[in-house]
Amino acid sequence: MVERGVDHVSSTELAVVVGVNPATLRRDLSQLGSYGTRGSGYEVERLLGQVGRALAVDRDWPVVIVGVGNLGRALARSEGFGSGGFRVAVLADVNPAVVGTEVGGVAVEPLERLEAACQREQIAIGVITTPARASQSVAERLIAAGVRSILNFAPVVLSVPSGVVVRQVDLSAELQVLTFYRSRPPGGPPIQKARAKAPKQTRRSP
Amino acid sequence: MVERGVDHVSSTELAVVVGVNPATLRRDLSQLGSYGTRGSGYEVERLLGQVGRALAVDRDWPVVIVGVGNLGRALARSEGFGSGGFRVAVLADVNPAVVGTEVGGVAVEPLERLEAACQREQIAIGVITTPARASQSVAERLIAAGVRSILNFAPVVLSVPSGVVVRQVDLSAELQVLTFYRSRPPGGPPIQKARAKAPKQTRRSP
DNA sequence: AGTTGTGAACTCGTTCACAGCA
DNA sequence: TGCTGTGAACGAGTTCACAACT
Repeated sequence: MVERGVDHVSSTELAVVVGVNPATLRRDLSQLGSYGTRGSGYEVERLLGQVGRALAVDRDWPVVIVGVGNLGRALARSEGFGSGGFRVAVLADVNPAVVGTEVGGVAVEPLERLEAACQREQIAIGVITTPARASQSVAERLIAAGVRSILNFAPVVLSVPSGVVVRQVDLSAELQVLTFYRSRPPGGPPIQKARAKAPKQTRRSP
Repeated sequence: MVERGVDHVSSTELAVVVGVNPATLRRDLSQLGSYGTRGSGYEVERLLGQVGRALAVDRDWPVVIVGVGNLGRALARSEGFGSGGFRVAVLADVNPAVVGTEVGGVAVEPLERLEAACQREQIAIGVITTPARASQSVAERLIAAGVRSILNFAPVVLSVPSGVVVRQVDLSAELQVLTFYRSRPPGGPPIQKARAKAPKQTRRSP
């Protein structure tokens, strides 16, 4: 909207875009401290700044990507970095063939130097794009190096100490959500119960 | 658990693994039609089958991946396919350099043949891994070709007709969730209100 | 007139707690 | 005895509806 030169927007317009109820949207934004103007709505640029601050996007967040395969490479070059202070500061991989090569202007470190590199660059966020079998051990090493936030693309539930936040991005889980919706149209019948049940007794006080 | 030879599991054990309350887990599973045994818990293998059926993972789900860059390639070869009847049936790209090459045993089609290929393979799910600017048009073409479920990796909110389910996977959104948690420790203070407020007037009828 | 911010009502998912069954 | 399935209590988040303000 900033790009399009829009300077005010109402809760209703925003709500349509994100697909929620206007009241919900207003209540959520009011948590940021009431930045709308009655009668004309929210000033787009100011709102953007406020939301950015709430998400702490105005800081610099150096990120390490462990695992420079296709996925790691895709993320390192992705449009997602750049927006919001995220910055690929360290890349690491076991494979000697990729160690030393550059991806998006960052040289790939050998896995042995993972901890050192993370500490040097004050890494706050670790992204794991290794094969599944390596992910738990990588997570442990990241945590040992002081990383407290992990984004894991390997299809493995990481076990981590409390205080460490993990987000899981799992292709097959996403696909399953799609097939789940597809196979159960909204308003369709509930899943078949296994046992025959006696017709529901109404048990309401008269 | 099946692999480890575990044959029964209680709601409490499962709840610990997934990090929810045992009662919640039982209620959720009971939607599948009561497959636990009182006294001994759920039979692992049977439960797996039931959950699989509920998620419609026992069917074959041919998938198209549009955009065979690093990300598309990573997904095509990913461990996520194979588990649950997902199968990469079509790959498509605009880039003549990749058209005709094989990724994971599937030849890349030119984008012009997208619709034809989707119809030929009875595609149910489309995965969009193109650059952001291409994603809306790809989505429209997929929908025209009969695809009703879309998994979009481009950082763009797709607008689609009702009846089409879209899931968005967005790196920068995931990172922002991490920084949000990081900058607001649980139990920490709420976000600062902007304006000084008069002490709250109680306005309650006496 | 138009739109926010928010008490109050409401909704729906979560959790308790226990009867019922293996 | 152990654990499920579920009615009932609970509570967090959603929505209504309107006073307050521009």
